[in-house]
Amino acid sequence: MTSAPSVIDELHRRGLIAQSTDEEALRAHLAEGPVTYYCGFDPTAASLHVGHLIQFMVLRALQRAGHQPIVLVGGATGLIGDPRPSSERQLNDPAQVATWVDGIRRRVGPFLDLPAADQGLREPIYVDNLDWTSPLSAIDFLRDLGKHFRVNRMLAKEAVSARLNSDAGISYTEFSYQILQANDFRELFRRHGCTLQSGGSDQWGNITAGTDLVRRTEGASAHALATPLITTADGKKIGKTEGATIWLDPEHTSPYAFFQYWLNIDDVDARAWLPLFSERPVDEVAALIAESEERPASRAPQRALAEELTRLVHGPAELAQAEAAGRALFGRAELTELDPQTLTAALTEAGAVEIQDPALSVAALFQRAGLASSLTDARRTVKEGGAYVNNVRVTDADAAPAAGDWLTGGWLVLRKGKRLVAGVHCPGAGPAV
RNA sequence: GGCGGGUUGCCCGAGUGGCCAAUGGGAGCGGACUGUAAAUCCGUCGGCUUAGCCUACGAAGGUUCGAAUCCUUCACCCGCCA
Repeated sequence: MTSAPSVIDELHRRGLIAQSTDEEALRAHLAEGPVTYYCGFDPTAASLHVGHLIQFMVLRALQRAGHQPIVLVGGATGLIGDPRPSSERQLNDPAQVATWVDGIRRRVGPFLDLPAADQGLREPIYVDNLDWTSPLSAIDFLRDLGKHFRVNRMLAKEAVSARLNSDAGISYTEFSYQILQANDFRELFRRHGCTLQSGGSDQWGNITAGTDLVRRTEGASAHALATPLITTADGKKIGKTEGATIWLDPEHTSPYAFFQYWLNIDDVDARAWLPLFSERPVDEVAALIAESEERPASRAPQRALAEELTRLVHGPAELAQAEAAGRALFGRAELTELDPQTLTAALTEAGAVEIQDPALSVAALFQRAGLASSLTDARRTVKEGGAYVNNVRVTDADAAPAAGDWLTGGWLVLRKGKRLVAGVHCPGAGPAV
């Protein structure tokens, strides 16, 4: 069967498919008409992070092709914990997990609701697996679900076997996780006719447990798509650099920090990731990569990623703010020449603290502004020559900034190293606006 | 339930009575070089009112002039046996 370019082709082209179940069958299935598909997210923290973004790229691509997305938040599975290869997870408090479920649910909106509204696509269906997992009794679980699972096969799952061979071992709780996820797929098949699940390739065992369960108990064929695990050139997980996770929620990672993260990724990663995350046409993506190879300093892919993803996650207004802040703080212009509004906006975006006492030492200011974890840390930075006030290197950590250092409106620009900038605002200090 | 092994700083991992805020590696951070990259080299890497002091080696007690190191109890993890 020959047909118009399939969404599968697009996903392949962008490198979003690491593995799938019978691809020909899946192509045919997608060509027949709208397919209901789902991807699940477990609430293991208050916010999703950059590592989750790739799942939304897949969800969006399928949505654009006219299919029906379901977003599952794992209110139940989040209470159990998907086994990691390394060690047992700590159980989270149910009330805590419930608030995380809400938070995540709210954040997902912009990725899928907006295009649905703007482009007449199918709006996502939101579900929480707590709804059907909570009522399951132990008897139901063991008779209706457990009977369909072979322990031999469950043991073969990568994370499980890694744990069996480790000192950490694995609890029965985590061992059972895959059964719950398989049940989610079957439940969504029953409730919504869902026949496709996407997820990270680390989820492959869990996903196929679901396709197997649907086939076995419903006599229907279900499909699976897995995205590749994205790592940096030196093998780390995406979004985990800079000593902190880059979250999608602006409460946890400001749009400015989010923008800066993408702007600062290294050339190799930027070129590799651009196709995955950019929804630009193929030739534009290729051109940006070519430009980066000719003139690495242009950081064309980094800029494109920063722009597109900040817009996607935080919206156009926040993108404009983040860009302007970066220009103001890293531009060549003298800080004193910046107009007060730009300066205020930039520092607010970069992260600013309010203080009352203009006589605080530089070390104290660095700590208050979050650029140092302690006074000792701040003093260390000064000693190492990495602390700057208004772009001038500081030599005495225990002295307060000179009265003349305060910029218009009572602002001070603190910088640690080359990239980390924060503002200090002390009303009354410095020339009035 | 019994026996044995284990729990050290962000991670891995040395250390079996004083020279231990604790070897080494990794990560992180700063500097130089650059492009707000990478690689490399150098430095740093518990806290404080910083020539000193305080807190730390799973938890709580104890022995000792002195404990991460010895003893007791507890918690957790791993293995074997029941």
